[in-house]
Amino acid sequence: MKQFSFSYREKLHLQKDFKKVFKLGRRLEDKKIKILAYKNDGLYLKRLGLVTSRKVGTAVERNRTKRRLREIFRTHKHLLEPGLDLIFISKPQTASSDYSDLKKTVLELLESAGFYKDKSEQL
RNA sequence: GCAGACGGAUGGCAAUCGCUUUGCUAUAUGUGCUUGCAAAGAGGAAAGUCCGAACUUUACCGGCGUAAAGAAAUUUGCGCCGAAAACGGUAGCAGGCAAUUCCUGCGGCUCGCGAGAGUAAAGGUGCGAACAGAGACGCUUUUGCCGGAAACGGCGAGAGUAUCCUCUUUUGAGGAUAAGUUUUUGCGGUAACGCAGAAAUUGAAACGGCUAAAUCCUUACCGGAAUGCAAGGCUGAAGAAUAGCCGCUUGACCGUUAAAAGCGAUUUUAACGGCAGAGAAAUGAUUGCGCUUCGGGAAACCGAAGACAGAAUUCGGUGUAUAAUCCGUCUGCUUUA
RNA sequence: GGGCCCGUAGCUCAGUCGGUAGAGCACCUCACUUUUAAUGAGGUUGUCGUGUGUUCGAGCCACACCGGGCUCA
Repeated sequence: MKQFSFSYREKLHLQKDFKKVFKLGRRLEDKKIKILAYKNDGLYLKRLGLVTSRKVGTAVERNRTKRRLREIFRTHKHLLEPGLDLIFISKPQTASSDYSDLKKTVLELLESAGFYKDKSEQL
């Protein structure tokens, strides 16, 4: 498997999966974004779901926000533990901040929650 | 040169890493929604959903044909069609289009010095606390002034204008001219209508005048109606859930050029080029280059900003938002030759 | 994506052929009471979401915008 790909199987798209993460997942929150995370032991894959309500902005702003968050997940998922289901919930501030700031806050949140692999495993 | 009118165009480029679809390829049932390569991948408004069509379905309406039932009237099924009903739409004339409330040309009125812009439009009845009037919707009640005992008769304003002249104390009366209105004649025009001419412009009036297809009725013309891809069709069979497949993208298609018809919208023919199809929903990130504007700087250069906005069955039209730049045609004024 | 509806006083709502915009609660003033509440009397409150148009006249009719909501698998 390629390191930076993002295929269909890595998307959350069933309501079943979303409900499980909403119910059982850990909540990490910042001014800019809210992250729900659930450790799914049955799977090796790390999967991502996106929630972007109309409060975030117009269709253009919502699409751009989702694409940026997907990009962050794609380029940094190799750092994460396997079997992790994530949901990124956007806020109005998410759309107004630029890509590098957004990347920084997302990675800091995930690191503080301890979802990174051990350094020995990374190698 | 300044000011303005109308119309049109553009809405950066490349590389790398990813994403979606399609084609080819590899592997051969392993997280196969896989591997590799190639091609294509948001707009002028994709938007609002204001119109119109394609396409879909029907316990809808009507007509025709046919089959069955019945003695018959008729009923039911199937097929085809949309002349009539119902319902809806349109309203200056002529044309264009698959179709329209769209587009083109022409005509009326208003605005503008002008290029141009805006706007309305068949007939009838008629609510009414706007107008004037003492009184308003036509007589059911009440009701002005003058004459009269009464019956009854008469009267102002409001629909007949403006200017000038004459007469009259005033009210008012008469005349002329102009405009409008009505009728009518001739000419032009397919027509809407225009141009020119003639005659009338009086009487009566509480039965005043004004006022509705962007709320009523009628007429003429057009369209069967309803339904909107969440329409609709199929597969599958309980670890089924927001399932999968089809519909689903090449068609009344779009663009450029040329020829022909036409004032034009547009049509016909030929050549070339182009055309996304997602589904928790594909266009992003990084870097470099380039353009415009602003700030700093002597310069090299450095920094910042660059609109409105995202396909969801498809297409046509309309009006709404839009940084910056460019182009064309035309009008008025000024200057110079 | 399609279809539909609503914006009227501080709040909840009426306003049905176009003719001076109303109700309840709230609020204000006065009376009663030592005071408050309750009660009684009186009163105020509106660019009818915004704009343009049709009309002699628009909350109502038409169109365009703005905001909010419902519904269809």
